[in-house]
This record gives sequence, structure tokens and C-alpha cells, in this order.
Amino acid sequence: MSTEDKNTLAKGYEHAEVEARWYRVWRERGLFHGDEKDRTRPAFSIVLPPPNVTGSLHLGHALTATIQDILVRWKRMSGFNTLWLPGTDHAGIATQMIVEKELQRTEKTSRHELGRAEFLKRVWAWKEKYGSRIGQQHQALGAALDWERERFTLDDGLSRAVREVFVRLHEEGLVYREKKLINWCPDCRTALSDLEVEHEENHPGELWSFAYPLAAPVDGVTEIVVATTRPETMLGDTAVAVHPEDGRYRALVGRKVRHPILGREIPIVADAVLVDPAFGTGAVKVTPAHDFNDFEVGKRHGLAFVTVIGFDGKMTAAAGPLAGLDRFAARKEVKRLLAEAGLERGAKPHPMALGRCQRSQTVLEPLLSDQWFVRIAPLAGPAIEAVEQGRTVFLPEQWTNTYMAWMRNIHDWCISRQLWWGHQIPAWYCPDGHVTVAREAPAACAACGRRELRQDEDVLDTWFSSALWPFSTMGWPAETETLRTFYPTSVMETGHDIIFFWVARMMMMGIHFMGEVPFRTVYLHPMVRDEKGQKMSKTKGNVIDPLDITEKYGADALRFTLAALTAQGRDIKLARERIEGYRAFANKLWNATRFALMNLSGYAAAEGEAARLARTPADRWILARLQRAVNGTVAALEGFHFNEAAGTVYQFVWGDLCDWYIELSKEAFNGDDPAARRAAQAVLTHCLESALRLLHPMMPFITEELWQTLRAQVGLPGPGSILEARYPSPGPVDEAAERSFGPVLGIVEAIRNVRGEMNVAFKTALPGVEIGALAPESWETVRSELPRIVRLTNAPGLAARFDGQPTARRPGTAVGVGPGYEVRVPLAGVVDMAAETARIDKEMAKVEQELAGVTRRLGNEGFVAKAPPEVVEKDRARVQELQVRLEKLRAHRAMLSEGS
RNA sequence: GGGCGGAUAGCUCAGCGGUAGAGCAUCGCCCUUACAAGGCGAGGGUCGCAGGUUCGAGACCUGCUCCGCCCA
Repeated sequence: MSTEDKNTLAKGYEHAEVEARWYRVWRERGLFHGDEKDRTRPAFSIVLPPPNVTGSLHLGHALTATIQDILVRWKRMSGFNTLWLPGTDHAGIATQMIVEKELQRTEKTSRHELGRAEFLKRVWAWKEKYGSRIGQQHQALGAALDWERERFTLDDGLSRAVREVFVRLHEEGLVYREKKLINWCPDCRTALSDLEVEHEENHPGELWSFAYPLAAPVDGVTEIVVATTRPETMLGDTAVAVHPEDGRYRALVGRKVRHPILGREIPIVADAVLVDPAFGTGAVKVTPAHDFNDFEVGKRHGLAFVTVIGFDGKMTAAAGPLAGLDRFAARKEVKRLLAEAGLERGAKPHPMALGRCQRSQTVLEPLLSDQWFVRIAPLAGPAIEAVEQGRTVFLPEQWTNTYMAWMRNIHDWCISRQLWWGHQIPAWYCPDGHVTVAREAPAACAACGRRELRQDEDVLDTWFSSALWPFSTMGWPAETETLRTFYPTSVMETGHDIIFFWVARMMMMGIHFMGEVPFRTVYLHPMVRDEKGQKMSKTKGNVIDPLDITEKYGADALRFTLAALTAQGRDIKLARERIEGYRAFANKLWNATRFALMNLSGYAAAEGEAARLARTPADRWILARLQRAVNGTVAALEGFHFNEAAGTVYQFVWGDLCDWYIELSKEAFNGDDPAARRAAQAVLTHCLESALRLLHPMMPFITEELWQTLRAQVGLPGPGSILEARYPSPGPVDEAAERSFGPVLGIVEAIRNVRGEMNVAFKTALPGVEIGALAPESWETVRSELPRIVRLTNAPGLAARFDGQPTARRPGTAVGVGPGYEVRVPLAGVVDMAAETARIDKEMAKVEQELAGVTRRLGNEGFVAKAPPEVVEKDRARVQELQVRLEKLRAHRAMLSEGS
């Protein structure tokens, strides 16, 4: 062992250099690798929610990465065979739109001009160019991802899985093609699933009324008045509906009205489901091809389905004179024409619900078209059951209800998208219209054998491939070792905004194809918002790139901040001051280690000697505090209470270790007792080293750097990385050591309080301080800690009486009184009697107030009779203590009056 | 319309049946030889409102008011 310092640290923590160094080392040493062949250790696996490959991570992703990395590093250090599998998603609509926009901007061309093959080539090029940014961002955050297993949803393997699933579901009758009303985005030019519709409530609309003239008057009635918020759809009306019980219209049911623009006659039908007789006129226009409710009416009554709005959002030929007009222009035109015809019957403001495209915000159009669907109820059943049986658990648990409610009211899933970027649907059509669904391109039509086949041009919803992520990434449909070892995954950790889009669908697919749930625990983290509480979005311009933060404050500071703010069930409002605060924490830790290194020369550590060498009450106290912190941190991590885990370590490092133990240990380090010095070295090393391991999952970079430095200094052998070290284990806390140290802390605080209140600077020594009224059980501790109390308070000549007697009353002194001690601080020439009187009055008021409260409670018969005895006993003891304290303060107060 | 969160110190939030807490901010004092990204001390709260349960209620129940989100 060398007796020289192996390392010295810079005065402050410079994160940039440290972070750049360690990530490469970890990765090169293969520390992120999950070993599919190792079944000796329990497995712990997480698949990373795949971000959009051409996108860039925002703080929500940073939170995802942070939480998962905390779990993965913690589990790895706790002896688990850990796999964290990375990857990216092709994000169909988003990516295609970005590239199309770019083509338009730079080359003034469109995908249609380029053709499918050429366009896809361009998207792949785009992906290659920008796809690496996400990896870099994850690395900057320190994410311990197993990069060898990185996947992309359009990889060959994953594409095979997608085709396999599609074909099998088709064989089982769970995938079908049908002409149905779907949500269509005229801007993106594709169908969408229900989930991709954003409902806008209370959009300021207008309820506009007009009259349908009857084809022939009935009992003098010549027209029927209907109202609509979308007048342009009247061009597609194929019926007018009334309530069957409505006496006003009974005679009209079965008769016809004449369409005032198109001239055709359309029937008046009675429908109890659609029509609310109390609303408006009680008569409703019916447009089966452009409204979901009317679609059902159309089916019930065998009405015609007339499509008047096309995929481009313009009126079709069926709209007659309005063909070619944009749908919103057509609205105005219809109103004009009907007004001219004298059929307008008034208008009033009417808040309406509007469906918008999640991606483009365009108002969606319900359109009739051929699409592929997943018949989902049969898949939802087992996914509901799995959660009911507890095979998968949601955290925070309130999300269970959200999941269940959606699953129980699930609708078939429209999975075809009229895009090019994605998994092309493995269905082929022959000229006779037969459909052949197959894993690979078939040579001939399965029905008629014809060879002129054309593959379906559409692609699958991106979420269809994401739904397979937990097993497709592990090699499915092959039966791989990886699947055997790591499926089901241990935890799915993601934002609650995609519980339906992704989590629920993974549950269904995982159970259906793997026979077991895809994950045991679903932890749904909160949304990250800006300091004003607003959702971060590109349009608002408040998106923060995690790289900006890590560069400025360090990845550890960002990670720790996110962890500290992740309380269950509440969104995170991220303010820069918080990050600054935790950067200061990193610096604090750095300097604590720096202090240790300065005092460890000549010390060669041996594992486990701290407890043996601990000799002072302070030593035993800090070891107890450490154990308490370990217990608290592990319990918090097990419960996914990341804020508690962060808070517990923070409090130990800063509040216990730095504020108290390091200050206390200076006595030993500056003294000339070799045994005391060695004990302090052992205890400090142990506490720091343990704290670094405890903190590593949250702050990987700085802890690795300091851990390496510290161990090298004290000559401790061991694993090459803190990531391979054991996570500290919970165990019993030495509560007696914690308790008996209380008076020492109290005495120091009492003296500091006098200083603070009296404005006496630390450098001004306070000679002649006397401690008295000590409870016998603390005599030993106080006696042993006297030199350290002197050091912490700059009170040379500090004396204590170990006979339980109070301190001698002397004029010109200030007094501090606490449970089991009394401190008298001479302030001759310094003390202002009036100030001391005021200070004591304030103190007495506090004690009196509390005493009154406890006394009142004890005076309550019900309390004494019904409360648990230990609670009553605790209160009685409290009264005793408060009375003693008050008595002492009163005596001191009296003395002050005498003296003045 | 249904459901879920939230309302606690100036700000951001813990606490979820037994003496109201933290961080930041504020105000004093201090460049004390690990750290001024620091140290020491202090001030600051009828825990959204109204009822109820209980010996005891930020905490549990009921109703209400605002704010946010989800679903139809």
C-alpha cells in the first residue's frame, strides 16, 4: 500500500470531462449486456419504449430513460441478470410528413412524383442521417442500454414478426377487411384509429336550420324543418328521421321530402335511437356516409350511402352543382343556395364537438372506405383477466381503472394507413378481387390461382408493430434464448398518455402470441411540463432538449432532479432552479470526497472494518444514519417512489454526513490520536463509499468517478466499476446510537442559536460555555463528544457538569434549554440584555404554546380513555419535558430581570 | 354526460389518523484550511370552502368551488 495520495480532486465538480469518460468504459466492458444464457441469477428486463427514429428526445424521454436506468442499475447491482433493450420506432405518419415537407422545401417535389420506391429510399436516407441522435442523447444521459440488441420497428426481424401476427390474426378471423365509416384526415390523406382523434369540446359552432319541402303536402303540412352544424352534409342526406312516438310527425313517417338542391326524393323514417324529440324541431337529417350515428341509422333502415366529400376534403360529383368545392366553402354555398330558395329557418350559436387529427390538427372527416381492422374484443378479454388476476400490476394503481374502462368498452381497431412508410400490408389482390393474405409474397391467388397479383398498397398503423415490441425485439417468432430468459419483462415504464395506444395493445398481443403477459409491472410516470405547468410542445416552443441541460448542468443533476420530482400521481413542473440545486448537490458530494481524500493518506482500508473500528458516539451515530438511509432508499425503490429514494440519499449525504459527521471528524483528523484518526478514516470511507453505491443508479457518472478515486486511495480491490459493486443491503438500525446522540446535536444547535440570534460571528470564540442539567443516560456520550462540540461551536474551555445539576446562574449569560440539557453561554460585554430577554420570551412563547396543546389533549377524558396507551404515555412525557424546559427558561428570564 | 388527478409556507412539492415538513426564494451573520455551486441562524402556513366520523382530521366520509387530464 502506498502512503502517498493516489488522487487529488479538482476544487469543484466538472461534469463534462467525467461524463464523457465513463460511458465509453462501461460500454466497452460490456456492463450493459443482458446474458440470455445465464439462468443462475434472477432476470430483470425492461424494453425501452421506442422513440420516433427521426425525432429527438425531449424531457419526457429523459424522464423515461432516467427512471428505467435507475431501476436497471439498481437491479444489476442487486445481483440480477439485467437486460434493458433499446430501439426506435419508424413513426409512420410523423416521419413521412417530415420527409414530404423536406422534399417540398428543398426539391420542390412530392412523393407522388418520386414514386413509392424512390420515396422510401429517401426516407431511409433520412433515417440514417438523423436516427443516431437519439442514441447520442441516451448515452449522454448515461442510460445503461444493451446496444448490441438495439432494434428498429422496420428491421427485417421485426417486420417478420409483424407479418406473422397479421397472418395469424387473419387466419383466426381477428383481422378483417371491410367498408366502414372511419376517421379520415384530409390533410394526412389517411385513415386513423379512434385513438388518434383529438376531441375538441365546445367548439363555437352554429346550429343552422332549414326546411325540407315535402314531396307532397300531408294534411296541409308542406315542409319539415331540420337543424345541423354541418350544412354541407345535407348534400349526402338520404333520409329525415323523427321519433316514432312523436305525435307531430306521426303522419309523415313513410312519406318523402324532396332534396332542394339535388332534386331526389328521400324518405322520412322513424328512429328511436337517433332522435331526441325534445331537441330542436324533433326532426333530424340523416347523412349515413358522413356521420357515425347516421351510419348506424342507414344500416338499420337500409338507406342509401352517398359520399359527397372526398378523400381530399373536396365535394365529390355526387354533390351535384357543388362538386369540386372545398368542404368548408361548400358549407357557405349550401347556406346561400337554401337561403335563396327561401328554405333557411334560422340559426343560433351552438357549441359543438369537433374531431381533429392528432398529428395535423385538421378537422377530421368521417368517410366510408375499405380498411383493415382488428376484431379486438376477443383479445381484450384475456388482457382484462390478466390484470384482474394480478399477473400484471399497474402503478400508481389508479391507472388500473383507466385501463379496465377502456378495455371493457373497446372498439375494433382500424389498422390500415394510406401511407408508404411502414409495414406494407401482407395482402395481395388478384384481378378477380380475391384476397390472399400470406407471410411472403404468394406466386398465385389462393382462391383462383391467377398470377397477376397486386399487393395492398397501404401500410399498418405504427402502433401495430409497437404492440409486439416486448417479444418481437427478442427474436419472436423464433423461440430464442433471449425470450426464454427475459420474457415476460419485469417492468414496463412509460408515460400514462400512451396507456391505450401502447400498453393495452402490448398486453393483448403479448398474451395472445406468447401465452403470457408482456410485463409484470406497469409503472406509469407523470408528464413533464414546463415551469408554468404547460405541456411541452414544439408549437409552443417550450420543448427543452435534454442535451442542453446535460451540457449545462450535467447528466447527473438532470437525472437526480427528475427522480426527485417524480412523486406518484402528479405531473412534473421542471424549473431550472431545481436542476441548479441538484447540481450543487453533485458538487457537495464531490467536495465531501475531496475532503476524505485529503485525510486518508496512509490509510489502507479493509472491507467491513468500519463497524469494528467505530469508537465514538459520532461514529456509531453516522453508521446508524447510513443504515437508515439504505433501508429507506431500498424501500423507496421497491415501491417506485423515486422522489423518496432521491430525498433519502440527499438528506443522508448533505444533512447527516456533510453537515455533521465530516465536521465532527475534523477533530480526529486534526488531532494526534492515531487510533481516533484511523477510526474516523474507516467510518468516513465506509459511509462515503456506501453512499456512492446507494446513489449510483441516480447519479451514475459522478459516483463512478468518486468511487474509483476513493477506492484507489484506500487500496480497496474490487470490481472494475461501481456498476458491478453490490447495492447496499437493508438491515437493522442502531436506534440507541441515534437516540443517545440527540443531546450532542441539540447542544451544538443551542449554542449556534445563541450566536445567530446575538449576531456573534463564529470566529469570535465563546469561552466559558457551560452545559448542565444533563440526563444521566447522555453523560457518557456528551463527555466523549466534548472536544467535537468545542470544535463545532468555537467554545474553548467548554465545561459540562455530569451530576444532573443545572448550570450556575450568572449575569451576562444567554441560555439554551432542550430535552435533557441546558447550555449557558457567557456573553459578558457582548450580550445585549434586552435582546436576550426578547430571545427567551420568544422561546418561552413557543414552549408554552405547545405545552398548552398537549395539556389540553391530556385533559380530554376521551383521549386518555380511548387513545392507544403508548400515545398517551408519549404525551405525558412530553408535558414533563416541556414543563422542565419552561421552568428553566423562566428562571433564566427572572435572573435577567434581576440583572437589569 | 361519465371518470381520474390536484388545491398544504412567496414558488415547486412531500406528508395521507397521533407535536405541520423539504428544496428553492426571503432576511441576518460568516471568505471557519472539503465545498461561496458554501457554512451558521431566523422569519414564514385558520393544510381550497362547508358539514360529518373520531378521544384526536391536511390526512377518512359527504357536498361544494376552482384548476388540469382522460373517455363518450
